[in-house]
Amino acid sequence: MGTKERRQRQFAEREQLFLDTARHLIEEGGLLPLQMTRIAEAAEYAVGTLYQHFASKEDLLVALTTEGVREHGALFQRVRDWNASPRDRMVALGVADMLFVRRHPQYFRIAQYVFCEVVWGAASAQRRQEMLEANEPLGEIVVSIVEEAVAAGDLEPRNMAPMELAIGSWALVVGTHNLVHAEGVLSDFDVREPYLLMCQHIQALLNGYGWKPCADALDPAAMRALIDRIISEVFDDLCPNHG
Amino acid sequence: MGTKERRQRQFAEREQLFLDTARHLIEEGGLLPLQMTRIAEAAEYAVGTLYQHFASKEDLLVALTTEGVREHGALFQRVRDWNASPRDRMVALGVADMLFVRRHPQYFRIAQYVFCEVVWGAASAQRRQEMLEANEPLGEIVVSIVEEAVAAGDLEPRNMAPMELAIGSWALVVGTHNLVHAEGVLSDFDVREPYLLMCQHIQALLNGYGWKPCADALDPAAMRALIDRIISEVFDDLCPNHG
DNA sequence: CAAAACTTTTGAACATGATTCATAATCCGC
DNA sequence: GCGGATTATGAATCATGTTCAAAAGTTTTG
Repeated sequence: MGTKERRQRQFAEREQLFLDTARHLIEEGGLLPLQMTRIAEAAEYAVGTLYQHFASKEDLLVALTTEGVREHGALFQRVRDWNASPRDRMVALGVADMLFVRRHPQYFRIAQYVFCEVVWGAASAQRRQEMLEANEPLGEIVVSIVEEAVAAGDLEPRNMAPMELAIGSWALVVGTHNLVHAEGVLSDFDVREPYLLMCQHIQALLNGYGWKPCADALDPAAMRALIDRIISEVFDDLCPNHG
Repeated sequence: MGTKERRQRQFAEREQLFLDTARHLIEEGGLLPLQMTRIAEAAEYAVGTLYQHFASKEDLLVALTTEGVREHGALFQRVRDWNASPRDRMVALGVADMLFVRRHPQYFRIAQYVFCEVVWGAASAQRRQEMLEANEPLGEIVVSIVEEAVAAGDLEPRNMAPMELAIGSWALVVGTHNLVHAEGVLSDFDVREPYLLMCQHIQALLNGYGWKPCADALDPAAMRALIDRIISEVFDDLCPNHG
């Protein structure tokens, strides 16, 4: 009796179709004019069918973001498995973010919206749970790199838990995404390459913890060279156009 | 003929009343159930009157956030005028944020929402402009402290513009607010005092730039001592209960 | 194979809440 | 106090998210 399984598979496929359709519509016209009716239409189903998958519009947006988190997590896993110093891998996490944004320019906008109480609170408990679970591995990877640095003697944690150290770079990255996407705020100051800058700040932060080997955080050329190395060794397939 | 001026003044007063009322309602019940009708009711005016002040609900939210930015800016000005080393003043900016959040626990939630494309794009151009203008002094204060550090020889900027250096701590602060408010994300990891941690990360970042005098970023006791000093010297009146 | 029982899909109807605008009230100069 | 200008009002309108009774489709049964 494979009927049930086929049904389930088709149901999952349709859910994917809805998510892909929604993502398309957002890429076309942004989040502002996104309507449930439009998503259903574009996917060639009735609204009612859409609502068999998602308890609400917010629910759909959370699901969409969760997919993004998983893809983001896949990049983080490459970094975890990369054969390099913990320190270089910390920077590589920043590079992963940079590339992820390049591939999905809308992602952090949607994520920012989704994590607002107004949206988050209107999603179903299950979707929220799934999001939190999808997020966990990311945190764990950062912590594991910090722990390796401690084990290797590169970093003396003193009173700080690994997670507490990890939160520094995490906040730096999240904050940079926010500033980049807050239209008009950074542009007033003419910051040309915010993500290069972000990587330099990560280096500075690691230096500040006394994380060895110390790097020159204020040297953009060195930073660029490291980023290029990371891209070619870890993310080569994702960057067809890097020289 | 002071009639016109009186009218304008009364209009401005009523606008303030609406904003205060909205803030109250949000403090009571959060952003989710906020309705224009309720704001008007609570302020004892008709909805139509409310709409003479704000082009849309989003417009009102932007205005509300702009007020917060101004108050936030007032704290930053105290820090700018504080007679202490540039380095301590950088940390004091973090403390200002910490206190601001304590006074307005809802503020950053609303701000996060307001800066989302969905809300930002639905506000009037004028309100957006006002917000950006209110934001400018904050950036300028950070930059001015960086510049003073450079002038005093505490910091060697090399290739970096002051703003580029300032953006590091700014991103760190913004990111911390985000993580703190993203329900469930940090709580998984049991971070007890995120803003103490934030100040430590700011110290680490400044160390990493080679910003003198170097501080011990990993010593929470030293951090607490500095925070206490900052509070008593700069924000004493805002903290009735600090020991 | 046809009918019954069950499942899924549909989209018009509904509900909510933001926004408008015709009307009523108020104000101002004379 | 009067007439015209300005402002306030809130019921009506509109836009969208959401529901649910009916239709269509599928599986089981005799």
